[in-house]
Amino acid sequence: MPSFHAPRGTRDLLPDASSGLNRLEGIARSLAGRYGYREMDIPIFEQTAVFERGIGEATDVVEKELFRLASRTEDSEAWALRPEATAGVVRAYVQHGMQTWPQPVKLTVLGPMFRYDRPQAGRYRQFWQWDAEAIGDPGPAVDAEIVELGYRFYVESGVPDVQVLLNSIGDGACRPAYLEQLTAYFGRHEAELPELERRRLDANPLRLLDSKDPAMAALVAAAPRIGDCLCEACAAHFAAVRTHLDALGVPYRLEPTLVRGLDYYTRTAFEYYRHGAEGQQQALGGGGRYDGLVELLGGRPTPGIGFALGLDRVMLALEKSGAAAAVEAPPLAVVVGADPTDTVSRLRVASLLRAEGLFVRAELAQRKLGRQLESASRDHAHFAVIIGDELNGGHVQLKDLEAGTQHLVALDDLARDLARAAKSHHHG
RNA sequence: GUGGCCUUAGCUCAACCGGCAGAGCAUCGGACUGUGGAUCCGAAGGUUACGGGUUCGACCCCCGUAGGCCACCCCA
Repeated sequence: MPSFHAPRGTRDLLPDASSGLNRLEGIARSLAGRYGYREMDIPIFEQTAVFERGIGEATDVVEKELFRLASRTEDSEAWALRPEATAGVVRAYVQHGMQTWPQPVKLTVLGPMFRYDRPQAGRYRQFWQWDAEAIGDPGPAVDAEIVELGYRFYVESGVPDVQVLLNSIGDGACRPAYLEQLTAYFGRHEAELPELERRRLDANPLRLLDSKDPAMAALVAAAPRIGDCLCEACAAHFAAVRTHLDALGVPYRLEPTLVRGLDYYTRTAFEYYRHGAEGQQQALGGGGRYDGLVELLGGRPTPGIGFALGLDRVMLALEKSGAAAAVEAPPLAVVVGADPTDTVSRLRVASLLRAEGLFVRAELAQRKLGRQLESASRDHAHFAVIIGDELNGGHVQLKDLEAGTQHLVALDDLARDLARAAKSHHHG
């Protein structure tokens, strides 16, 4: 017999973890509702070209992390599992003519994403994201609104010490000139660059800015900054984003070296960062403006901005900060029986109560009454419904497991009495 | 994708120098046949991740594979 296991980089969310994820999704849905983002669902896979075009052929996400699906026939189109939601949402925006809806169109998606990366704590091949997109508004007020939305998510989920990192990476008008300047600068210092950085110089010079190599610190500090090179429009946009964030009271830190890994970003770039927790995956979420993406995917020129928040990393951060896990509510009552073999009566009575909307567990093990009550106690059930000979007269014993008291109740009154007791339990 | 550390029961971990694979928790049962969270007693649970090699003998040493973790790359 082979021993089977979940595929590398995936994991089973057992009930406790699953309910933790559920709770986070509930907070996300609640926030999305309050901020006017409507939930939608998109396929878990797309034509590979959607990602290649949208995210960028040269990005790591597409180049080495894309989960490509084997083609079923020679001429079928190539598909890949989604590594993020933005490209798919924008594809849907274009496909369904959402430019005719009142702008901006504010959308949100919750679900699993896939990247073929080498796994580590907080980095999985299947992971969950909350994604929000506002398409059709050039900002900057909507930029601030969406940054605040993400920030509120961490506040409401209870993740401590989350920092907002903020930067502007310019647009088509000013970034090319800056890149030239940056490349020239590092080119002049090529002899001082570590091997890895020298190779990145051609591919993506922006990446050198957030290098973790200590040998780069001095060079990076003296490098030209995008903030000093923004064109007038981008500088004004960035200033206005900050004014709005200040007014909202969202704490943020300007991070001139913050660049993002996907090609489609313009102007506003931001990241939510777990401060203090050493090592591991400190980036909890990130996002930015993508004013060219809709056009790239075949739509009319349309601005947009969005974020993706990693729910697995939030769960990890909550564990580490010692946040109490949500405790599953115990059953209101457990139905037990004096006759170990009579599971029919227990199931029937439980069914009756469940039909009235009550959370009731039927003890179906064929063991003696003492054992059944023990099991009910360990469940932290409030009541035990004890079935015995009284059932012939249409009665059962209703036992309060906390008080230790019990009395005879007519089967017809049982649901009503239990429901009433449940209410008083909840209020006090 | 690169480098390093790790893997013993469901969980947390023992096992001397290479010499009979063990405990706590959890599970199930008994003490207790119509009355419960305690206690005591007992049972079950293992191809020591998997596959090779060295050896009289391997949880222990060597090689490979898988999985986890850490640092990179990168990102959520």
